[in-house]
Amino acid sequence: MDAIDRTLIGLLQEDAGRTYADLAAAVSLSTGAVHERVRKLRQRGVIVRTTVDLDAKSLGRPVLAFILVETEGWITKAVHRASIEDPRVEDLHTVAGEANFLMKVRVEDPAELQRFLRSLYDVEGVRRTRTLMVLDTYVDRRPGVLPVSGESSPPD
Amino acid sequence: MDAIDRTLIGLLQEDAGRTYADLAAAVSLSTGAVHERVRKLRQRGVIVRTTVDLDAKSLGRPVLAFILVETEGWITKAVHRASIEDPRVEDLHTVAGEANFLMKVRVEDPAELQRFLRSLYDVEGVRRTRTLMVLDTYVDRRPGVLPVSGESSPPD
DNA sequence: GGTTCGGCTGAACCACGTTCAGGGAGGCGA
DNA sequence: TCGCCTCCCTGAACGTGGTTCAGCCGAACC
Repeated sequence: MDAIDRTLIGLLQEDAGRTYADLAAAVSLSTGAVHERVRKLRQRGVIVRTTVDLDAKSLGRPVLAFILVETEGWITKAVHRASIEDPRVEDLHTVAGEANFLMKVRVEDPAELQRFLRSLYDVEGVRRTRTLMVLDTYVDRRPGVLPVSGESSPPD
Repeated sequence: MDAIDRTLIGLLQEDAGRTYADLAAAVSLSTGAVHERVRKLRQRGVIVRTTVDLDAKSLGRPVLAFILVETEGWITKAVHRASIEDPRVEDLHTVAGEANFLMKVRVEDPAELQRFLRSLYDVEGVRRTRTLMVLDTYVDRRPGVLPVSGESSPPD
């Protein structure tokens, strides 16, 4: 994981459709070398997969909310089972702090959020929920590379 | 956006490296037709970009936390400016509920989280923060397609 | 029945991914 | 110092797959 790998990762995260020739030019290597580097990044699990980002509004789910769930007892599996198959649930974590679980859900409208919350209370052990409705989103991205301070330019 | 488009979107989100031939076979169309459909999904903004998912641990940021920020006054721009350039901040929203902002940050270790929180208080107007440390993550994904109930099979 | 429009097929072309033999630099032990 | 080994690179060759397009079909509308 040197500076070149980080540059490649950054470029691919911006646009995974870039050609190896483009990447190669950007880091001043041959296509073969870049191909090998990217292959290894995948193999090592640094690059998990290549995917497409979808627009939640276009998919008909413009309402975003975070739900803090407080439970009685350790009911991880039940909550997990209730969420894993549901694409409306984008995040589900156990947390230390003011709640047991934190989830991020995206739904069609407030009425659907209500139905969702109702269904949460059907899970045995769920005692209380607190919901934070998102008003506006300024940043919503995924793990990215840190900017490199001392980037090296190729010698002429 | 018919059932075929949704199937294509789902397949591409799973693996954007799929060939058009694969996609075509999956929905029983020609490669040309699939190519055109995907092109339109991009053009309409349903597919925002194609990218790579990175592994936060491999990138050296295994600690995940959500921070509720309470402020005095409407300081959206200041918080925004402080976060937009920082890849450690993965989510930043204004919310209605128990706080003004909700952010999701990924850092190297607890000490770095402390430094991050400290820097938050340097933003004029920030009065209080509450942090939820993530213990374990069960779901962490992006907006996805809802499963289609009445999927149509091609006639023989 | 005629016209238009959107979407599909199938094939052709060529860009790009993928592989590999060869070479050079750096580290290590004798 | 020399030889060896390893790692990573280059550059080119090959074939897969992306991309385009003319032609066709069915639905909708007049």
